[in-house]
Amino acid sequence: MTHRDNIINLAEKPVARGPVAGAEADLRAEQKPKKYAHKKLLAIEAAAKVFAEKGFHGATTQDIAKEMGIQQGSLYYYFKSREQALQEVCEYGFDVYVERMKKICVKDQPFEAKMMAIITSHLTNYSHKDSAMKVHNEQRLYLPVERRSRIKELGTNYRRLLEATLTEGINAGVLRADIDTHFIAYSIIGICNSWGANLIRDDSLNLFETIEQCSDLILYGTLCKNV
Amino acid sequence: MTHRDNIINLAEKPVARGPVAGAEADLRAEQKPKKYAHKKLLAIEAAAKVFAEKGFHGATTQDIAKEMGIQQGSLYYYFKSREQALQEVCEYGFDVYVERMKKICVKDQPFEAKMMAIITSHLTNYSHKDSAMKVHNEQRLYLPVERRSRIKELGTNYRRLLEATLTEGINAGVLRADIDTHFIAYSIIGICNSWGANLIRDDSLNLFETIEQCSDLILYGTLCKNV
DNA sequence: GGAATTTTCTATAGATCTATAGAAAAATAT
DNA sequence: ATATTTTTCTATAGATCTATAGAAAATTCC
Repeated sequence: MTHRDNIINLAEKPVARGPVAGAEADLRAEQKPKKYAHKKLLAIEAAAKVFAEKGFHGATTQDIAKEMGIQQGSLYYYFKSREQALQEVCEYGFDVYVERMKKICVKDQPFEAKMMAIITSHLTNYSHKDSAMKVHNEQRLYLPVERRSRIKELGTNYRRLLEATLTEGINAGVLRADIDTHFIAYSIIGICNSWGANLIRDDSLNLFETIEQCSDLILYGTLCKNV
Repeated sequence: MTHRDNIINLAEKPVARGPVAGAEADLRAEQKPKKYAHKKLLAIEAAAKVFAEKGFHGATTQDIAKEMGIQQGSLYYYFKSREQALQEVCEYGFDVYVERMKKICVKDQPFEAKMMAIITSHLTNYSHKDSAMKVHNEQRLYLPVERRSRIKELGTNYRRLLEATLTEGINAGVLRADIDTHFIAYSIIGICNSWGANLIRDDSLNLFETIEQCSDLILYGTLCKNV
C-alpha cells in the first residue's frame, strides 16, 4: 500500500456523524421549521464574533443576544446553554475545513504547491469563517472534555492528513528524510494559527503575502543556500 | 554604525522604569515590610497558575486565594483588583526575559548558536516561570489598553532585538538576503509560543528535543537539500 | 511584656449573570 | 378568519463574584 493510498483512505473515510457523546444534536434544526436553520446559523456567527472578542468567560449571553439584535432570554431558543454555544462555534466550519483539506491532500500536484494550498486553506479560513476558527483555537479548552470529543476528532483528522502529506513528500524525495512529520505538522499548524490571529487583528496585513511567506519559511528556512 | 552597534545600543538602553501609565506601582512592596515582597511574589505565581488554567475571565479571586491558601478577601491585600493581578502576572518575568535576550543577542557567536540560544531562552521561560508567560500570551489582550503600555513596550523591545539579530545574520551572509526580518521574527515567536503551550500541557514532551527541532525548522526548513 | 505594625479573617453590599417560565407577538396552516 | 405553530419578549429566582470594612490574629519593635 502506497502512501498515496494511505491518504486516499483517510480522505474518503466519511467523517463520523450522528450523536457524538455530549453533542446533543439540535432537534429543532433537523425538524420542520424553515426560518430556524437560517437564524441558528446567524446565532452561531454572532456567538463566534463575541467569543472571539471577549473570550468565552468574558462574553455574556447578553452580549451575544445584542449582537443578534434579540433579547437575552430569547437566545436560549437557539442554544441550551452558553457552553453549548461555544461547542457549536468550535465545531462550526471545521467539518467543511477538514473536507477541503482532504481534497488538497489527495490532489496530484508538486509538493510545494500542495504546501501552499494547505497554508492558503488554513489562513483563508480565518478571514472567511469570521471568528469561529479563532474561537476554536483559543477557547476550546474551556469546554469540559465531554463536549470536546467531536472537535478533537476533527483536529486529529486534520493533523493526520498533514502528517501523511509530509510523509508522502519525504518518500517522493522532496522533503528531508530526517524531519519528524509529527513535529513539523504541529509547527505548521502553530505558525498558521499565529498568523491567522494576526490577520484578524490587523487589517493592513496582506493575506497572499502572508501565505507566501509562511510557505517559504516552512519549505526553505532562513539560512543562505550558499553556505 | 554597524548592526552590531545597533544591537549593543538596544541592549544597553536601560528598560524604562518608574510609574508607567496605569501601572500603579505597589507602594507596599517598595516600603518597609519584609515578608511582604516575598509573599507578593507567591501571590503573582498563584495568580499566574490559576489564570493559565482557567483564563482571566474564568478565574475568580476565590480560586487565586485558595491556590495561595488564604481567604478570598485577603487577596486584596496584595492586589488592588483582579485586573491588576492579571497585569502583574503579564509583566512578571518579562523584564528578566528581555534582559536575557539582550545578553544573547550581544554575545559574539555563530548565528546558528544564537538562534538556538534564543529559542532555548523562549521555551525555557515556559517551563521555569510556570504559567506567567502563557498567561501573557493568551490573556493580555483582555487588559484595557491603559494597562498594557508596559507590556507592549517590553514585547516591542523583544521583537526588535530579534529583528536586529536577523538583520545581522543577513549582513554576515549567513541568512538569505530576501527574507523579511519582521515576518520571520513574528514567526519565530509564534512557533515558540505554540510549542511553549504544548510543553506546559504535555509532560511527555522533551524540552531539548523541541528546542533542536524548532531551530532546525527555522534555519533549514523542510525541503531536501539535494533538490 | 506591651505597643505598634503587618497580615489575615469574617461578613456583606451591591452588582453581575445564567437559565427558566409563561405571556405575547408573529408567522403559517387550515 | 381562525387555529396552530414558531419565535420573541418580559420578569425573575437563584447563584455567582468583586471589592470593602472592620475585627482579629500574628509579627515585630522597644
